Amino acid sequence: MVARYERIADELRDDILTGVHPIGSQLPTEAELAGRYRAARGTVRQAVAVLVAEGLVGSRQGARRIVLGKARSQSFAELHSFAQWARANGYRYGGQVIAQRRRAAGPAEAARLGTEEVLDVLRLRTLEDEPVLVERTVYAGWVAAAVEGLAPGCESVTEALYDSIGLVFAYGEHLIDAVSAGVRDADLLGVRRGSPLLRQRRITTTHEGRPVEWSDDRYRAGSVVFSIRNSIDANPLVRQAGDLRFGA
Amino acid sequence: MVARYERIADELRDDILTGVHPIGSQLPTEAELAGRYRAARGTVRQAVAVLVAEGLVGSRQGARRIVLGKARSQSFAELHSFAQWARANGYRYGGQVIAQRRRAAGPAEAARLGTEEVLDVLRLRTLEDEPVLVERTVYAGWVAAAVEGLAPGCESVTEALYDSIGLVFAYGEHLIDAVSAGVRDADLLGVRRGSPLLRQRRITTTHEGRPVEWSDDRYRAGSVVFSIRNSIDANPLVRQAGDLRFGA
DNA sequence: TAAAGGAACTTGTACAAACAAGCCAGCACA
DNA sequence: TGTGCTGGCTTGTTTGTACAAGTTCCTTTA
Repeated sequence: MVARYERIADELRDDILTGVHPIGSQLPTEAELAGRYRAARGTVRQAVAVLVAEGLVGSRQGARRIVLGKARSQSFAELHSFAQWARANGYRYGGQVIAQRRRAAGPAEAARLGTEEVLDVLRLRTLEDEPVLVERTVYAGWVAAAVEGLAPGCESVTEALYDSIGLVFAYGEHLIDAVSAGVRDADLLGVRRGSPLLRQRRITTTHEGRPVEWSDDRYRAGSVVFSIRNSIDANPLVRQAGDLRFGA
Repeated sequence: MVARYERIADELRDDILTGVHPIGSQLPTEAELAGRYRAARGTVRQAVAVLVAEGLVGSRQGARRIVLGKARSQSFAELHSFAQWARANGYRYGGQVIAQRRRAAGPAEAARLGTEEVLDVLRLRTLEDEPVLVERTVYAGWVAAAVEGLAPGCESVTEALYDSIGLVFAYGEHLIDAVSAGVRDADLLGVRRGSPLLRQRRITTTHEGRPVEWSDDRYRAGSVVFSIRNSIDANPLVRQAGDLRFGA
């Protein structure tokens, strides 16, 4: 059963995508939408709030709402799982475990993941048969056994872990910056040493806030772009100074 | 006048930050919060929704809400304006216009910014007296005059434009990837040619959805990191394949 | 002609009530 | 012991109402 406001949001999103409400135009008023969909104003507000959160629609008190952009929005699963993302977008993709071993967690890792033992996995991912991504993932001890049970050529770790132990990735925090390719990275990705890589470090947790994995993913420059929409009212993106305080 | 739900959200955020509600603990139920603050349940829900959107609190139907992380959240202005960000975080910062000229807009720019004439500005930004950022900004024709009126060493363009013509930046879309430094970039930032840079391309609009500027900002590797929190329910971050379709 | 004022409209905030849906612990039963 | 179910608890959805606050545009006035 899908909620009423979600169906209304879907219809509105579709109307924006198909040009019924072109970019720059005004959205119908809440009263008009409420009449059209036979719903209470509060329900319509919820639907529109979804689009505002997605950055598709701009809103401010007293003024009519305005269409800012067209639909995008990937699911969390699609962002989290390389395989699910690639499949949803119609790319040819693959993956291979290069190395894998258990070891004791360092103090920082123990604090971050909340376990004494961890599992290191180094994976290489391909898109359209080109190597594009080196994944260095550290799994918390309590999922290590399940990860080790996967086939080395397993395409979607996320889906496999859900099937085997019902694990659901629910929350993530991501740090994005640029680094130069080391010897190993360069060799795996087929680029020159020192060439630029887009790095995404992320930590993922379950619904209960229990950390599952910590990963350092490095994309070959030009292969992947991250995209975010934000506004005065909602700003998910944060800028931080790098590790080194210059001159300090 | 600050809204009731915002004050409640602020208090809850503060309680999380100060450890009254430690990470991993359960938040009080809506009914309890409603009683404590003498507010309706709906108002409390609005307050909690703010924290959920910020990624501080996890929420799912039937289960108690859980504290996921501590407060961060910069304002949109702080993300948009290098100067406001640096100042708020206590850094020494500076900026200098390197080059500036008017020219006719290309077809892509005309579509993106909605003007025939544009103003190119190349700026170099410093943090703690080190050059960290090369900004290549293209302003729409209707703000060109105001931008040209600014001092070459103007620290905050955002604030200056608000003071002079009341311009408010309200919405943005950001594309983040990694590129290698060209000759000019390398020279300005004091790094070797080909070394990695973190690139943030963004387009910013007013409340009315009118595009103001298009910018290509390149950070020296290691100087700045972008950070995003997301979840199954709210996912502002999107991954896109790069410009080149491999082998196509 | 231009500024000031105000009326109509639109979105934002707050409250109340009722039901739906999902979670979880504890109980009963095998 | 452990499995399955149930009932209470908590969050999610929807409706309705009232007022607050901001915008927009038209009218009035200097």
